[in-house]
Amino acid sequence: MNIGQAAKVSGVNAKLIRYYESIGLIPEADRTASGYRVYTPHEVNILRFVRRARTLGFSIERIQQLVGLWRHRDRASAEVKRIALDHVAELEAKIAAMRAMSDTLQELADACQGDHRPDCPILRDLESSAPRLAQGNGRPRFRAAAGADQTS
Amino acid sequence: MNIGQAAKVSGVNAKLIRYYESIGLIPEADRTASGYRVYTPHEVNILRFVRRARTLGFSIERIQQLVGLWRHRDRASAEVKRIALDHVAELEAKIAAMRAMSDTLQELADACQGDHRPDCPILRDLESSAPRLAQGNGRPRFRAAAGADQTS
DNA sequence: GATGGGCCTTCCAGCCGTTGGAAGGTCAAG
DNA sequence: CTTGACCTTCCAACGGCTGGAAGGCCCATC
Repeated sequence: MNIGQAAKVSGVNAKLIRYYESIGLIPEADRTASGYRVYTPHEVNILRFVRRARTLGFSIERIQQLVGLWRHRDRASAEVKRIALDHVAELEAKIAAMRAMSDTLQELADACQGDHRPDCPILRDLESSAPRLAQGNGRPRFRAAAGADQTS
Repeated sequence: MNIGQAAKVSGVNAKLIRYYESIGLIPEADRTASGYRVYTPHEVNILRFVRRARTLGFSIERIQQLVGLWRHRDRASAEVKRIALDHVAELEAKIAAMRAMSDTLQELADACQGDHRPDCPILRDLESSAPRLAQGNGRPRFRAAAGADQTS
């Protein structure tokens, strides 16, 4: 099975497979005499594992840990659970930050006429140099992304 | 006012100010004879505007549009509102995707004993090549982010 | 006037997880 | 033998920064 086939059945792009190999997320594939990568069903399973984990938003680093635990039959499920819950916590933090952004913006948009006239609460909020309600440094209602990362 | 001062009062890192200038988000600052950038209160206001917009999660590209509208006194608030609501829609899409991830993982973690034993529903889910039912209640689980983007 | 420290300048590289493209080798069918 | 679909490697870009190196400027103090 060459990389194109493996990509098709695993759902992981051939380019991405090569990338995953290059960063050491998956082991180096065997090669044919002419240098083509060769994949076994077992390796395809690893690819599927990685894909599913990415779908759940795990970082590459955490997936590496998960793959490691997966391979060892005598792992403790507590370790897996901890990684999962760490990830859940990160997701929740990002969700909360984005929720705050979205709500603030929705409020501002609700207050905006959205017509041909220039007056706009959204721009007024953005240009405000001093902290006002729902914003900035002083005594915030919901602080959009207080101390948190951007959406990335 | 040099870049360090402008950074302090605007809340935008000096490095970031230079970066914003380099990508054309803010106009090129005037220079002293010796090449130092010089900032006026007006330019500081632009920086604050940008900072607030980033806090609300707007992309640089959209901030460029917003700054443009902000500068033109005869803009239509409808345009600003549209940009804001487009952004809200993106935020909501990302939130929904992450909500699905988080819920799925939380369910799996709930079903995981988290002890010294190796058995782990989380790993079972990850290794499953085909979508399966949620552990425990036999109802279909939320496929995390089906068809949706990653969190990026 | 020399020295020191803190500011400023530019440029280059890296983070994350991909994705795209160029330039070339390989393989199987017609 | 040619075509075209695959494969290979390497390099660059996306967004939005952040860090560091190497060097210039400015001001205060000795």
